[in-house]
Amino acid sequence: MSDPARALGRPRSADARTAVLRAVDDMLVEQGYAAMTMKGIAERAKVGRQTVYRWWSSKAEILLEASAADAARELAVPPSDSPEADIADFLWAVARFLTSSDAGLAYRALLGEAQHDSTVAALLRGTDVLGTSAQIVIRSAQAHGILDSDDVDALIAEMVGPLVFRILSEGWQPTRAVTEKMAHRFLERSSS
Amino acid sequence: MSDPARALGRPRSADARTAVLRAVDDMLVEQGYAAMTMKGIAERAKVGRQTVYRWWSSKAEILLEASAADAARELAVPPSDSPEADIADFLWAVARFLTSSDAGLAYRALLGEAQHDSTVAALLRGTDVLGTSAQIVIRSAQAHGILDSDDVDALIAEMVGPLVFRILSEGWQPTRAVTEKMAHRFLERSSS
Amino acid sequence: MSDPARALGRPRSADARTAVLRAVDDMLVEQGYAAMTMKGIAERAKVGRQTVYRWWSSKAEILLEASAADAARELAVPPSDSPEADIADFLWAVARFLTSSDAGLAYRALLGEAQHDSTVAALLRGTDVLGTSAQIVIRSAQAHGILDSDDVDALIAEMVGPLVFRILSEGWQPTRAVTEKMAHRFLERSSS
Amino acid sequence: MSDPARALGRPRSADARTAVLRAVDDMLVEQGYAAMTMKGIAERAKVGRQTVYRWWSSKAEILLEASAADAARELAVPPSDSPEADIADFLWAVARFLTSSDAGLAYRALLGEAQHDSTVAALLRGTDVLGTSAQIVIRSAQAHGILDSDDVDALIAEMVGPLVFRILSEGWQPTRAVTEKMAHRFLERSSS
DNA sequence: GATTAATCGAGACGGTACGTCGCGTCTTAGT
DNA sequence: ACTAAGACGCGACGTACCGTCTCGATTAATC
Repeated sequence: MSDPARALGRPRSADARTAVLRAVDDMLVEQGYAAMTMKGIAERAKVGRQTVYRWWSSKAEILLEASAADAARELAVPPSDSPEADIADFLWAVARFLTSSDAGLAYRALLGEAQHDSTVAALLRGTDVLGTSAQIVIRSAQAHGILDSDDVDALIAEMVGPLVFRILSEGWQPTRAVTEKMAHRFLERSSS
Repeated sequence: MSDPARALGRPRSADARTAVLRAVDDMLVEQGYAAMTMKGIAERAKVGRQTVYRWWSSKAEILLEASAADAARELAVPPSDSPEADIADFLWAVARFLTSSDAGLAYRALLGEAQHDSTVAALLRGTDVLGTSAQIVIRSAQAHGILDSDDVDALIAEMVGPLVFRILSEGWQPTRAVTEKMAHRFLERSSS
Repeated sequence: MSDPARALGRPRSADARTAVLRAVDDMLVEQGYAAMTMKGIAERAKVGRQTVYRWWSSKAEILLEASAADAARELAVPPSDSPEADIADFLWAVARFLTSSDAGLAYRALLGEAQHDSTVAALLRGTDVLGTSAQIVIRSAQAHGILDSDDVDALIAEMVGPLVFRILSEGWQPTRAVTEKMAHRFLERSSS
Repeated sequence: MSDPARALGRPRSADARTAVLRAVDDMLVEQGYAAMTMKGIAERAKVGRQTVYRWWSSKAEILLEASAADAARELAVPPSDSPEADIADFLWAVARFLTSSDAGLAYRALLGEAQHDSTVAALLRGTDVLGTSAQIVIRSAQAHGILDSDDVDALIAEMVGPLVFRILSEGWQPTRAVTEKMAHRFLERSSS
């Protein structure tokens, strides 16, 4: 008796999938987002071009799949009993993510593409790795009863918006001290 | 006696320049940033391809020149004697700019491109239209002595960061009421 | 007790074979030789791709198997007691075969391919359907003692060469009257 | 005052044209007709792919242009005062052309393609190099008043048909003696 | 007025990526 | 062992755009 959901034909090759994801990861760092091409990815991964197109419809999609897990890991901060410390840690994680990490490089490229490509925008909203991580931090702070609002999205924006804005628009490289100050100012205003 | 700075040969055609800028303006709205090509711009403007390359080195450069003036105009808010009203007006102007205006569409496309293209990043930093407009608002509020900090860049980020962040990452469409609330919360925290 | 010559495993499916031959026959008429593909044949015949490759090594081979029997039938003329009538009948059969019949379409495609593909050339020489039919006609005429030569291949060429040449190189559509005249002229020269 | 027929823009490059024709010539001999690709031709000629497509729509078209002049030269026999010798010379030229010459290789490939591709058939009929050369020979014989028919096409077919048929369908390699005999038999029948 | 020089539109040039298609092979489960 | 299904690596297809080049024509300033 067989699995009824089992598709006919040769099953998808796990090797090909990982080779593509690894290739995209490497190429993003080595040559940047704009220079990456579907053709180049296929050749680098030693995979047929059709195979890439079969499973992903754009380089944005591949890049998201290749970096989402790394991004989530880099943005996960272990909770302590001090909400301010947690927030400062998180902001610092975001700063390093966006300015120094490969996964963050991918995130910025995708967020950029999303500004003029609604396909990528939808894709990114479906896997909002920064928002998801921020939610955890905000909810933890709420659990401590120190926030004066229950609009989570608005609180997230007030927490990370100033930081992210400066990085995206100025190419800012914040220091740990600055992110701590940002955490402090955020709580100063938002504490009940 | 002639102008020593006057170049020999046929002078640059003002017609060609405006035709290109107009074409870029129109095409951005009609087909979007990604679908715009140097070839397409030249054909739309009924201009030789070389003429475009002679005066601009990329579509980002043309787009910036085509939209910077509009952007500055749309983000200029007439100062009143109420700093909070000015800030609310400015945030509302930013919201409409980013979500509804053609010039804002161009700005978002350029800001997006800047995330993975350092040439565009440099270009954009040289004509930071949003930052410049925000500075005026912040300095005006400082003149009223109601801000507790003199780090203008940080204040700008705290003022517009949350708004811009939500628009860029969620595709948010804020209402006037929300931007007023944002202005209020910004001043609440930052007032001395 | 089993047949010792019987191979192990599932035997070749006669259904699959006929489905492929029928598909090739149909597709040749519907879409032409060049547009026929191994992939298309398999799909049309609702047969696995591997199954096609297992039994035939090229579309030329399938086409030959699919059309050889038809070709032989179409080119077989019932002998009468008049050699000239037999030859005229044969030339007329050849003309209809090459210009109007599906099997003739296949023959022309294969003969064409043979000009730049030695594999097809060898294949075609192994099943020279036109030559074989012509031989019968020539030998019959020889039996009547009316030919001045015993070089069968040369006689075949003199009989059908002019007709075939005009069809292949001009796309000629001969009439019955013309083939009769050709038969007459052939015998005029070659009679002893 | 300028040539009114002069096209705008950069004129066609003669270098590119000859490079393509030379490449096709070489590749036909080195790798054969089937293995030749538009991509390969462009690369071999060190020419852009678009340039090839701009001036020719298929490899058949290029091949015809590349070989037509050679073919005409190889099939032109200097007329003597003996029609039989002229015809024998011509048949021998055809035999060498079809079995040994590069241009003949091209002709056979094109004639083959024409059997299943009406585009090529039309192309070939527009530049019927073999027919044109044969016409000259036949007309010369007619001028000597030794032919019993004035249907030039039919006479051409009777003259070259048997020879061409055997070469195309058997891969025959005739000797000079055989072509002389063919010339003799042709005149024996067709002389008035 | 003739010359000079840089511009103009037009379009061909050598490249290269696009997304699709067919090749012939392979790897499944099922017969 | 064979079947249908379908993924695999490969590579050509014809198109689009890249940025450069080469034309004739145009437009001022200089001679």
